[in-house]
Amino acid sequence: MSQTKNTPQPRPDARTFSIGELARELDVTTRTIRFYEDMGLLTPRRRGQTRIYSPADRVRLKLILRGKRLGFSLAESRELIELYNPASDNNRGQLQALMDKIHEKRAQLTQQLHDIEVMQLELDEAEQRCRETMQRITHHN
Amino acid sequence: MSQTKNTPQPRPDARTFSIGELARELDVTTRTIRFYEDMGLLTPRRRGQTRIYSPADRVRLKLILRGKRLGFSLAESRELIELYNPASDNNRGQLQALMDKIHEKRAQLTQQLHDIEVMQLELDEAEQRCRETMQRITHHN
DNA sequence: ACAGCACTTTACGTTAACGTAAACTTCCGC
DNA sequence: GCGGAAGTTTACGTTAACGTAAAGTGCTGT
Repeated sequence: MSQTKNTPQPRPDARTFSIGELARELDVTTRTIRFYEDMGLLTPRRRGQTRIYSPADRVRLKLILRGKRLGFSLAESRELIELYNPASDNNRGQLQALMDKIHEKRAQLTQQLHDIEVMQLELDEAEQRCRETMQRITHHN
Repeated sequence: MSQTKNTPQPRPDARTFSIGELARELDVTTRTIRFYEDMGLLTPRRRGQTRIYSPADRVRLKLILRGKRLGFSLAESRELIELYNPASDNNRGQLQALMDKIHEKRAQLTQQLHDIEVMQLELDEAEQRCRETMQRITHHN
């Protein structure tokens, strides 16, 4: 048996993170991470007072930050996380509500996708005009 | 001459909008539009006290709202608008600064594009799991 | 034993982006 | 000439998402 020995890492996912580590890696302040916890978006384990973050906690934090990059509020990011963790409420209407939210979010993403494409085209034009102006300046007739 | 007569619309772009019209069409409040003006993002003509919006003003407003949908701050939207209206400052370093901002914005958009794609995949997975659960419930063995 | 560093809680401060209310003016139809 | 709708200014209020400061805890190297 290759992995049955008493290795320092019984399971490959046993790794944990301090709040400072996560803050540096993901480029946020510790204040921000604690704030997200206050808002109920994170619930790390504790060793005494100190927070211990699991890889899953780290993933949740990354989800929040990705939402932030897309302009989502924390409430919206919370919804997205709940979509990912179906909370095991196997009720019927709940599932339909889930589906509705999924489609709603998808519609929003589609809109953003379109907005981005248009904006990219406009940036292309702006860059083009910019280049032309530089040309006209460098070797002005 | 076909268009030299004193028609009600001398030029095809002579149309104007009231603040209320724009608010209804673009689904914002008049307060919001006035706020954007206070922030220097809009400068409509005036007839007396009353604001008169040109088609160009309307475009600017739509640009702001699109930026908002992408999570941009008003300051960022202002920058984007300035990129589109090069302000005719034909200086050299200014042009390079413009190019830099363009590339910066493009990088940001690229990041958002990537975020959206990943998030769409996750929504697909979530929907799939949701469907399966509904299956298991409707005709439970 | 003690400095130093990372962590903790508590609490008040700040900024952006509006909302909301009050108190006008202007125009339009009747 | 008057009520209502749509416009205006001024000003204070609100919410989200943290920033910042104060004061304390806990380990770690020397």
